[in-house]
Amino acid sequence: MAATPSSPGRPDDLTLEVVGLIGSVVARYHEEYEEAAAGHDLTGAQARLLSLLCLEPLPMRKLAHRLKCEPSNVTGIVDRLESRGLAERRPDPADRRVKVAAATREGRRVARGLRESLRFAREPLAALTDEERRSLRDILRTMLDTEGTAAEGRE
Amino acid sequence: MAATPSSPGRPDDLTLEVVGLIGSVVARYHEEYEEAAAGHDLTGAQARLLSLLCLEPLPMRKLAHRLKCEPSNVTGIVDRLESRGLAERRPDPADRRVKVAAATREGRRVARGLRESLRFAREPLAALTDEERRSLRDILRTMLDTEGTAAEGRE
DNA sequence: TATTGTTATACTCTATAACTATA
DNA sequence: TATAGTTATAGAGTATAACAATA
Repeated sequence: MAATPSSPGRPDDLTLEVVGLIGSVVARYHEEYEEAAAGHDLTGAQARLLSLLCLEPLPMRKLAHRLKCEPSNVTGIVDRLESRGLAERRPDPADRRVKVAAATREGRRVARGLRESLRFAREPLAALTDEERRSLRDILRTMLDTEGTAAEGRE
Repeated sequence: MAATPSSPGRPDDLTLEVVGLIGSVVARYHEEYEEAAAGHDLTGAQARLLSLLCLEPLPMRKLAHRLKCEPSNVTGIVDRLESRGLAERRPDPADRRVKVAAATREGRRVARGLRESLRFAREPLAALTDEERRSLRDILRTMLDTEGTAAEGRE
């Protein structure tokens, strides 16, 4: 535990500075992600969905849950990816109500290109020593260990 | 300098893990920001713009530059804030073409509430020791010191 | 009846291009 | 003529509600 850490009410200067820095990192990360997506003629939402499908095919419903949006939105995003031949809908033999979205070969190719053009969050790490990277890893793990993870339980 | 750090081509496992953790932090940060904004009946864009205005009044043009979007978009966002009495447009005595957007008293009140409800990026830091926070600060500074900052020069 | 995916609708954000009023 | 802000337009993401097919 910290000596005199940021109490919930009145964060100290160091904490405030770190909060600001995290905000900057988040902003940079997002800019670069959108930029990389645009470089492959994808919107951010399309890029995120396609990246998910490259890990595993998913029913529309689960896709919505993963993207934390309404199922009705997924219809349009998959439509646009499908019209470009990057994704496809497959029937689920077990339940004929379900449609499973999957990345096509071309979709996986585009997603790979996208992944490789995401240099931020990786390139700046090259400026760190191995020890710093390990330190950062441990700190980030601690940060992410705060509540909030509970909601992720249901899948 | 690192001993055998992530070369541009083939990042090591540690780097990949840290990249993933950063992605998670970014996702959490964004979710909580949007959620906090929605809690005050603001969209993310409105919340970001209003927060900027609370630091200082800004001409529409500069606002667009800060938000990294086209000036035509700012018109609508400020319109919506203005219709709720959270922001206002003031003439610039020096240049009658310019309209300076500013937060109203109510706007600053809402922004303060928003800021205080943004517990993430601050609350998880409470789990860190002072030394860890200093360490994190230095690492984040190093990360943000990577190129890319050049584009920020023009203001 | 409940669930899956879709459609219809409405709002916001986004970029582009054309317009206006200044400079 | 160049610039600041706006309008008009179109595409995309988002949530809500209603719907068809299936369970």
